Amino acid sequence: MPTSAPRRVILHVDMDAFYASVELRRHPELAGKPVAVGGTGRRGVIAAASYEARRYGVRSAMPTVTAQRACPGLVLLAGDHQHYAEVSEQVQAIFATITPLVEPLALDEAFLDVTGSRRRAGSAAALAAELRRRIDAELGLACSVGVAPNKFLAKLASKAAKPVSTPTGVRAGPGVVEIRPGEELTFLHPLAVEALWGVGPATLAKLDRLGVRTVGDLAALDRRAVVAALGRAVGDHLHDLAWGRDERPVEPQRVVKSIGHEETFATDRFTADELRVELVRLADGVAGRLRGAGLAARTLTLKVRFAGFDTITRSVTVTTPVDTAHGVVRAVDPLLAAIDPSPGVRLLGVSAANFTAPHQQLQLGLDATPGRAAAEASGWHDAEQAVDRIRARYGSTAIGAASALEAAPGAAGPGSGRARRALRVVRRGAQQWGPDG
DNA sequence: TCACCAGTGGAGGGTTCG
DNA sequence: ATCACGAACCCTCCACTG
Repeated sequence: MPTSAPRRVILHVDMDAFYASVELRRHPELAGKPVAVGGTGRRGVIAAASYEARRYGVRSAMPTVTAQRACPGLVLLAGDHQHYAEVSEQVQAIFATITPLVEPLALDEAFLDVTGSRRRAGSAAALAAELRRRIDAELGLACSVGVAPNKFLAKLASKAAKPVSTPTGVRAGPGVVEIRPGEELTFLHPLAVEALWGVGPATLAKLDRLGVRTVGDLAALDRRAVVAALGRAVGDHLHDLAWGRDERPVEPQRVVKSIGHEETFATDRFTADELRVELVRLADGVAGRLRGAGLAARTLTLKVRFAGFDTITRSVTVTTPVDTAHGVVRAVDPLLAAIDPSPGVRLLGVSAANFTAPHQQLQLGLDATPGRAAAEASGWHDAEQAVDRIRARYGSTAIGAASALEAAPGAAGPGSGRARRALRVVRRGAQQWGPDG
């Protein structure tokens, strides 16, 4: 017998100016000053701005130089991701006392499915208010909470709950906003269509051509017209959202699908040799994270942004999954070699995807000489794992074996003299501290 | 033999979000 | 003049398979 699912109650909790608030908490002398966290270099951008800084128009993703021009007294901090992650875990711990159904979206926000966990506090809005009170009392941080029957409406509600910063001052928000069943469309349809989660500049331009300005305009369109303009997946999805429909569940354990590093250089690079040095460094970082996660990747992607801001990606899929810097570099090196860096390269990135389960690693010897390829890969894996242990013990700068090994083109399998010497060094390290280091 | 079709996986580009 | 970084997802084209 079919039973209808209970009406869900979803919270979206969004910390207010999270990084900036955490900095203000540990630097009380900055209270009342405009504070921003972000890249301090010439090409940096703002990651978070205090409400005081927002009065001057400082916003996240704004180039740092622009922010400093808009707000001459801006206190700019480099940021301490490690610390923010720790504070984030403390926030998550409070969430966990309410429900196990927590889906973090970022360090500073999460969805909570509280459908089955409202008994203590009574109403969902009361639960949300209690949550805010606890985060303030226990951690000294402010947040805004949206309550709604689904994720996307809860996110809109938390936005409506936020403080508002204007040139004349900061006005406190309601803190908690609830969209009750039956009120969805009253709340939704007057909003500008770009309020919808998934409408960015490109989609907005397409909708504008259809004469769509508000969410209500979009809802009034025939679904087929929306799909024709935006494509199947996006069109259907946005038309559903415009009617307040969003059945996506709160997913506590989302699986990682890609791991990558990219970097914008302080000054552009113009030669393949310069880029290769950066490539090895980025690959080393990616491979270290792969091993840390117990993953190996089959698809490797190289990303290049030229001085003119054109961006290209080139990818390869290899038969033997890789989790070493050597393996990553070997895969993407030909892609890099095919690119002409002479116009100037401002950004280089490497990412890994198409993961295989850990137990499948190193068994897929499908190359021409399977045994040898697997053995080689295994050698690099052991060597770099030993590097991981050295770094875990002495810090990430303690050893740069991967870069040193890979610096020359065409180098240096585990069989080469140079690699053998390096391997001896790291293997000694591994034996000394045992396999669990 | 040809045309068509559905499904899959890879490659490359693009969009959006925080 | 200036425009990060990391990740997810989408679209289109293409080759291959049956």
